[in-house]
Amino acid sequence: MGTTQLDTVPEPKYWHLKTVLAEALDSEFAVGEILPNERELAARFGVARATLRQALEQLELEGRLQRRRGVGTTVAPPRMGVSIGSAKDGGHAEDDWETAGAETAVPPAAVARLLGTDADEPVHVVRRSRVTGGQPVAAELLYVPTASVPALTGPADADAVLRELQNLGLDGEDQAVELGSARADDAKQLDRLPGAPVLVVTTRHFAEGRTAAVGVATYRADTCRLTFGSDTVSLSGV
Amino acid sequence: MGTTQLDTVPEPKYWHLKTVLAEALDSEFAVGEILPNERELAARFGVARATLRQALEQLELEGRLQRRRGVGTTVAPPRMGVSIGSAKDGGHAEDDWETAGAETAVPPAAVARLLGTDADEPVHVVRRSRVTGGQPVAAELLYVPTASVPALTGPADADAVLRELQNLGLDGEDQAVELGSARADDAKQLDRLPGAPVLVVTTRHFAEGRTAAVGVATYRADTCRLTFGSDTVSLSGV
DNA sequence: CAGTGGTCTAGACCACTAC
DNA sequence: TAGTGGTCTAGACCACTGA
Repeated sequence: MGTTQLDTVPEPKYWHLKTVLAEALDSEFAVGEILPNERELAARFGVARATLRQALEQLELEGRLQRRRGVGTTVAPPRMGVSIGSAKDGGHAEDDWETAGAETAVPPAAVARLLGTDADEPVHVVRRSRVTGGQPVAAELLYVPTASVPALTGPADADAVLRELQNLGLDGEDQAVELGSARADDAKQLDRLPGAPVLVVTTRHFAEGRTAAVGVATYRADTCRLTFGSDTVSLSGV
Repeated sequence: MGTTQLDTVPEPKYWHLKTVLAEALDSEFAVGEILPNERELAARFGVARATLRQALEQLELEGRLQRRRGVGTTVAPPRMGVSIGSAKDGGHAEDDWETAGAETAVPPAAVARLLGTDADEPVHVVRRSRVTGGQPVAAELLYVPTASVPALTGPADADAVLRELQNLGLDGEDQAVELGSARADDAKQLDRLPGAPVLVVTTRHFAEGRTAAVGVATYRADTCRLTFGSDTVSLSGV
């Protein structure tokens, strides 16, 4: 009897819950709609709140939900595509970066290594913020060694650093993407709690064969899909 | 009284814990070393196990730790850089992809949309697995519409599909990266539990101005740093 | 088999938002 | 101030690994 019974390894409750919720989101809820609160959902499914939260966390990680303390859990719109591989062919229509200040500071060790500067050597640090569709999607720190912009002596404002960098004639760039969690300052810029999952994009800007600057941009992982290559417009509507 | 008291928002315990642990990892542990078990660590820090786990989860997400059921928690090596922007200039030395089978199936709706096929139209699906440094880093599903490889009638084996695709003369490609969680089948290929965080790379392969194939590759987010652009060798040693 | 991390419970209190 | 999600506790049991 029943050798066919797969007896499938007992699927964790939260995993099954997630599947059920995901289907409900597809069929019964509209984007932006508010879900019942966690205590009620947990009761309705007959699980502890912590278990329900485990399912919600995964759905939020996948960009299906958005949770805000004091407000509630809402159905998230599809992720927006943000272009990363900066226009290597032709100018991009508009850059939605906003510079948010500059200072002179010692970069993290990993950045210093990429720049080829000494571990304790201060560099220009420009903080920028990227806004797309009215929402903050990324916070970036651009590290520029003083050697790259010799015209600037001492502390300089953000615009001056960026201008000098452009004058340098950047040859190309190099990028890496990895998963991280938002530091407190980035989290505030992104309107998220500290520790929120982010996609960290590290860009090396080259000029004359050397690394002229390094940018470390943290993108909201819940709301963004990073696009590389040809100018990919958002696919949501197609 | 005491308006000056900033009264700094009480930092969550798990957040503080994470910081403390991260520093300990840097100074007191070697890569591969096994940490004390969760119950002991929790006791040592005077917190509940769930709180300790919250800190460990974040550190694992950041690629600092690796946890294996039945074994323990170990200090993870630095993430390995895996090249994504496939050699558009010149052949890449070696492709560490291994094909793992093929079938004919109806793709997910999102993929069908990219391919421009009907929602219920079956296509060739090639499953590949990428191994780097002896470890599985990615599981990919390559979707190839039958229209792209007219020479193949009916079900075909993986190699035949890939060969025909090459003969097509691919023009270029287009990529997007987003955060996801591993499905059960991918998880098994990646030697992780279902739900593990992954970086999903969606590649559109072009031929003659059309989308000839779409690849959906899931990379282990804990162990991988995806690199784009120039052939970036692993930076770990530099 | 003992020991590990993974899941789950049933509570409690806190920080935040919006009315 | 009422209601939300975020944090935290102190337990319990399960699934898996390796000796």
